[in-house]
Amino acid sequence: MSSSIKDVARVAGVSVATVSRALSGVAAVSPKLMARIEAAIGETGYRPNLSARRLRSRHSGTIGLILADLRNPFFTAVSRAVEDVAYQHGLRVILCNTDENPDKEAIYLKLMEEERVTGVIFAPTRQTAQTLDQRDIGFPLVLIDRVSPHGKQDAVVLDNSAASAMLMEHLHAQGYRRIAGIFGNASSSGIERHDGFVAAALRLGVEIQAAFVPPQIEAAQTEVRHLLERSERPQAWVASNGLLLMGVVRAVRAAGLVIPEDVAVAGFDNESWTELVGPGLTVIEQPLEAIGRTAMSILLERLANPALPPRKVLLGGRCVVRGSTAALAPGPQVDAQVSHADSILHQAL
Amino acid sequence: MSSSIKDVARVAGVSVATVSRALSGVAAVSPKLMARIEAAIGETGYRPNLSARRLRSRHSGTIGLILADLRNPFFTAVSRAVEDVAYQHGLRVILCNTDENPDKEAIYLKLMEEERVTGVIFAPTRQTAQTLDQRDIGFPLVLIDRVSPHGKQDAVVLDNSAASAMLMEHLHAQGYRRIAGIFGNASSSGIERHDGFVAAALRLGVEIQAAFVPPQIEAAQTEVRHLLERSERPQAWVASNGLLLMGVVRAVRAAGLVIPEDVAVAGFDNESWTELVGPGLTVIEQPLEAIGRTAMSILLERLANPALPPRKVLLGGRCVVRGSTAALAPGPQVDAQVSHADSILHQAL
DNA sequence: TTGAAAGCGCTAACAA
DNA sequence: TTGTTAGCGCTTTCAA
Repeated sequence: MSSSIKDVARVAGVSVATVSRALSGVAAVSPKLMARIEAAIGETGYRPNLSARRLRSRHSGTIGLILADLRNPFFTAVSRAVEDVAYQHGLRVILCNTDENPDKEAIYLKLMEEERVTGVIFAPTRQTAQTLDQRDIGFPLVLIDRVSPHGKQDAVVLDNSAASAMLMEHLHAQGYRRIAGIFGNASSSGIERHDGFVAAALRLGVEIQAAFVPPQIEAAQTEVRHLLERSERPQAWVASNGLLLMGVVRAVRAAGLVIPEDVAVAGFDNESWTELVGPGLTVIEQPLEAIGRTAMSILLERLANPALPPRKVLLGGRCVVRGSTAALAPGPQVDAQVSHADSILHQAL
Repeated sequence: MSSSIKDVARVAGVSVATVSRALSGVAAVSPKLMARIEAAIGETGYRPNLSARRLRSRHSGTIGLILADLRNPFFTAVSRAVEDVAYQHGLRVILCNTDENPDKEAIYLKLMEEERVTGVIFAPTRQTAQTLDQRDIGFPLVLIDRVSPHGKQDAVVLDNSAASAMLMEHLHAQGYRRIAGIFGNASSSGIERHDGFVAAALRLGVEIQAAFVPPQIEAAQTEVRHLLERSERPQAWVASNGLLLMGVVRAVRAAGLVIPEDVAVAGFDNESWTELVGPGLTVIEQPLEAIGRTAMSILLERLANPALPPRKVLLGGRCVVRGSTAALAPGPQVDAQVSHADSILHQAL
């Protein structure tokens, strides 16, 4: 049985109110009593009971962070930034992993209400995002990586259409004119990246092919394999996130194709492994840290001022060019040395 | 202001006790009242207050999961398994990320006491693990991936020395006789893997070189670069986890060496990217799912029976052989096709 | 600066 | 089967 504030009070010979004050520092306590209380805490091994504290004080000091897939480095990076900022503001974080599963999302959203969290940062599936605008939720909510259809929720996302355009322009400049894209079907990001891809292709006169798949390596791999079997081989593949990118690489390799000689490959998310595959993969790098920190800022501002209109913040990515998108023959072949080095295209916004 | 059980009781025209019973299902409630209560819950938008429930019922229904680094796929995989089992038993999980930082470990351990968690699964740094045996902790604790010096805590880990031996035997069989190893210095696993590496080398008459580094890509990369500059080049490198393995690959590539022609590479953790790098990397695959599930089982058994003596469970890994450890000349060169396929050596325990 | 006392929302005796 | 009541551990008036 763990000891309570009562035990501390008894041992220190003071009232529980004084102990409470000593602990919270909200009101002055005389040095003499302070010392006795500290001694008593040591003696009893007292630990405050957070449930009691939260119940009585009516604020949880906790925010919820509901993410789609912790195996995705994007979300781990964001969670680190969020936890950092939260910690600096004396807030706890409850971290939840939905596996892109709307049922789990519903469960966690309900849990957040029951925990009486102060606010939530959430990367919803498209399905749940749909419902968010017309639902009334018991806490301030900031979306991350994904948006709701009518933009009625605060949100922080990559500037997806600009990023897609960057990628398409780069491929076009390298001489590619027949490009296939594979996009995640679970999130608004996948859609936005697809739309930017299509728009840029139209503008540049590039012939495209696009497929939507669940956000899993295997799904991308299978889809790419099928497309490679069925149709004329595209000159380049684009994948809308790190998971799909890995699936593309696997399928391309399994088909015995060499990157970039047989086919170019590019995608989203500058994960560590992308530089190690073949001549390195050309990718869009997202400002992970900034996304997390911005989401927390928006949430804190919303808490301070609930009347604020909803805000959608777009953060620019950058295009990290590597050997996987070397210039297409008959242009000059990029030599191994140069193609290995990372050259950076900054987004022209 | 959210509504309480009192509001529901008032609207339904029953006592709070009846509402409580209806919610918990612990005692029978007449269908008529049940219906009225359900209607009242809908009408009021009632959500139970978990803080109040935990305070009163004196059990949190929550376990803590304190992990060293969520960027490491090992820990994400384990967390998924743990959450799975926990959920099946109606337990919530608080997930905490220590960044291999003893200060954060102390903070989270304290937090677990304040949350009055039912139990904790913990992957401690070596530094914290040292203190665990002589500390008395307010909850049942199961260690994972890392052990305490005197084995006074329940623990679930890979059979590290057997795994190291497998790796060394494989390299030896492929003809390698001068091998360098790089090991994480933060955890007991790094130590155990080092010790197994050294023991096997001695037994097999292999010349070795070993270094300990912090568990970061950059640390491994730097260390390998220095070793490559300073001394006679080893024929093979071994890395004690996925992070260090990536650092080794980076450094080897930066030195202009080709795997496996110039140097063989092998390591721990069968992460998705390892099959995509060059001819694929030979790795020890840990039974991630089993580690997580076993940890939860041990914890549940400990909760059911606190008097049980501490148990240390070793789970066997398997060696996934890929092209990065092709047989050393003058033996026959493994051709590309064969070296790509994953052949599996099952651990002979 | 300190203490007494009320009560946060809930569960669990106990009584009816 | 239902209601009454006490109280989990804490914070926060209010008075002294």
